[in-house]
Amino acid sequence: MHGNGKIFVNVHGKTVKLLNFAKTDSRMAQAEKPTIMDIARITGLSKGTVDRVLHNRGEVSKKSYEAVMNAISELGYEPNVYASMLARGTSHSIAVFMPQDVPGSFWDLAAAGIDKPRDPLLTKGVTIKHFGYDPTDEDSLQVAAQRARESKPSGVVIAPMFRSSTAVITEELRGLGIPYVFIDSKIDDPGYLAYFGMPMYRSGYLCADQLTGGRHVDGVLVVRIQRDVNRKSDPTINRRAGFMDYIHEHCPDCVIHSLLINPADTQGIEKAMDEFFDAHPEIRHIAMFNSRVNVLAPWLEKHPQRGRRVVGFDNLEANMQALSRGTVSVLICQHPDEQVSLAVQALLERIVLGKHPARRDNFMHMDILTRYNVDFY
Amino acid sequence: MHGNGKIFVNVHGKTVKLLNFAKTDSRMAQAEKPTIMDIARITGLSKGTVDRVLHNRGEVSKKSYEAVMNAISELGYEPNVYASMLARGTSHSIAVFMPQDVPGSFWDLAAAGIDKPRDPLLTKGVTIKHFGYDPTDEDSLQVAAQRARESKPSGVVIAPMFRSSTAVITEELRGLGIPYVFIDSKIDDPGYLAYFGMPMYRSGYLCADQLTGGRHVDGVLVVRIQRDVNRKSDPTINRRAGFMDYIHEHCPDCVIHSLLINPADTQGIEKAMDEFFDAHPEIRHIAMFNSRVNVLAPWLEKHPQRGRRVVGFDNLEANMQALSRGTVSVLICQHPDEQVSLAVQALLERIVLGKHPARRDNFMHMDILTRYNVDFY
DNA sequence: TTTAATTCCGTGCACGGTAACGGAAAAATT
DNA sequence: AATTTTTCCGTTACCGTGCACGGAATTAAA
Repeated sequence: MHGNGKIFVNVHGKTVKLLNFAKTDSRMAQAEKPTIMDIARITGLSKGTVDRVLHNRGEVSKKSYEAVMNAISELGYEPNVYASMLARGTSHSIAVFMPQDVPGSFWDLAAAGIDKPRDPLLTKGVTIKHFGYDPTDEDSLQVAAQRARESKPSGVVIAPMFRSSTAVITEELRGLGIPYVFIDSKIDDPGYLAYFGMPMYRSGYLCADQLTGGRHVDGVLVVRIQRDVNRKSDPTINRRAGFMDYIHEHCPDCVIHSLLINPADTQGIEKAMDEFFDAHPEIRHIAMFNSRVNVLAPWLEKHPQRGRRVVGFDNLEANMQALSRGTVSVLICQHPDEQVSLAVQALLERIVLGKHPARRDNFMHMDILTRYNVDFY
Repeated sequence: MHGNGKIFVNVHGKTVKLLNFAKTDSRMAQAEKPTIMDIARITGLSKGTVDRVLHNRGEVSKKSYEAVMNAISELGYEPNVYASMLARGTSHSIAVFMPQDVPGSFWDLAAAGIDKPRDPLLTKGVTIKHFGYDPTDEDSLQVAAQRARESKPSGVVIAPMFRSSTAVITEELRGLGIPYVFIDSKIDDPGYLAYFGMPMYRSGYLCADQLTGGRHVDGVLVVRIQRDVNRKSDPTINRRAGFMDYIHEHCPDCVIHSLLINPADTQGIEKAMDEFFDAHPEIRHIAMFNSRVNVLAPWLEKHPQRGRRVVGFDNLEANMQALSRGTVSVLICQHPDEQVSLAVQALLERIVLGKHPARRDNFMHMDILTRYNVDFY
């Protein structure tokens, strides 16, 4: 058996000669899909009328409307997206409201999703604009919204940090019929198109399981590095709840220590950790619920200890490096960039194809990263 | 602050009124992208000639060719895909050669990727045909190839089980200029467009780490359930190597037991396991390298044991159920369906958009699944 | 030089839908 | 009955490419 176009094969004991592949003929079969003209012919109307029906633009009598609808479902007509895109001129813009942060941060990671759409064809001719706001400043969201208004978006992606301000925006969007998608978290809202996020409670549960390895543990340390400790809306609060519940269920007598650190104060980290471990040298299990586990890395590497386990969240570059070095044992990742690209995808499918997402609430998979599978992430 | 179109915001201490969102105007800006006609005008040629240049169809003088090329790069022209698709009639077919197996099996899982393309617009009007073959019968691949030839594919996806037969096919495809992509594994080949697969050695390494939890272990059991034990091309051989290396490196004195079972013989499983654990009751760590860990589930559930750890591969439905029940501790997954859809995507981008994949060899991420994150998979 | 063969290029229709425009028909008003 | 308004619909000019066809210009053969 060899190449060169002569191929013989043994089929049921007989030697059979096979044909060759033919040069691709892309002008084939054609499948004869019904077009808008077919509908027009059948109903005795013109394609203009059919088009009006298809787009609910009115100016159509009830009789013809129904005739067209019937013909459509009878023939199984579906519009040719390419022709539609071509004729329409293909210019949509999508506004993304997300907190904006320093390079390498969680939200910076999410922003990366803007530039890698899932669907190159859908995204052609669509401009996606990122309107960043300060997650600690409610007014900054409104300022961002203001700038966004000028771009007249056909769809909006929102990572809602502020309940009431977000509600104001979504109400306005609803009024205009502009679809919007929540990512990361969502607020009570009657009209969002879809939501993409992580199951926070479950992620805490998973975190605890990864930290303890399913075995009994005497004590764990939870490090909380966050600016505003008293913020009403700590995004990781459910995660913490899940973590606690797991521990209570699986190791009822495990002591959970908590360490609060202000990120602004770099000295404070060293000091707090020193103090804590002077008092509790036996603790070997450390968890963090936000994406900043990397800031612990320097201290951890200065104070190595056998059998220590550190679990954190999110695939920030700095986190993954700490993981590779073995400083962090496990990272639980939620693909913030994918959340964004899925959100954009959902919007475009809605806007361009008129398709509703299969599920409204979509929970992302939680990836478990260790030093042994981080390379291919 | 409330809805109703009146929005005031505090900016730097001043209260500012914000405008409202405007009704989306999709007929905006238009970006004025250069068209084929612009190129024609500039070069003083006609669009026919420009088109010939764009598609390398010859019948163009060197002078005009270069003129067109220059104009293209000067204007930054890129073709309007929608117009192109519309005019061309959008009919491509892609042939997928994959082993075909019973429902719920690994290859059945992979086949699912055929129906969920990443890119709905790209895939419109493309027919993807699955040509299954028997992974134990080399001739069956050729028979499948024969059937595939008749469909005149524009691109081919191959999961190569047989080195030489695959080489025959790819040589023919190369001669015809039909691009092909390998999935799962690849053979030495000078012309494949891309490869999507799992890093097998590393997956074994990861498996060992998940099994031992990074701790010392006295002994592990490797169960091998496979039909043809002496097959030259055991696809999991590198995985086993990675596993072994990890154990040797991390637990030099760990005893690795191996149990060989014929899958056809259901009785054999019970018996073999009974016999083994009669002789080695202390063993609590079990690993399997192919996707059939679920066949161990009945025995494991009949003989529960505290602290037992079982690690297997691939997200078959049966495996995930065993995971949910806690029978299996960890599954390492490689997304066979994604391999397929990525392969198809790469082909289409090549065929339709003329775009080459960013990387030729693409290793999929290895997902770690436990009972706590399997729900959102 | 005439004729035949190449080489190269322009023209024009098709692809399926969009939406502006204007007009016929029906209904409402005077 | 004449006029205005409204409702409804057909016509038509695109959108940007693909490609077949035929013809002009150039070269080779006679």
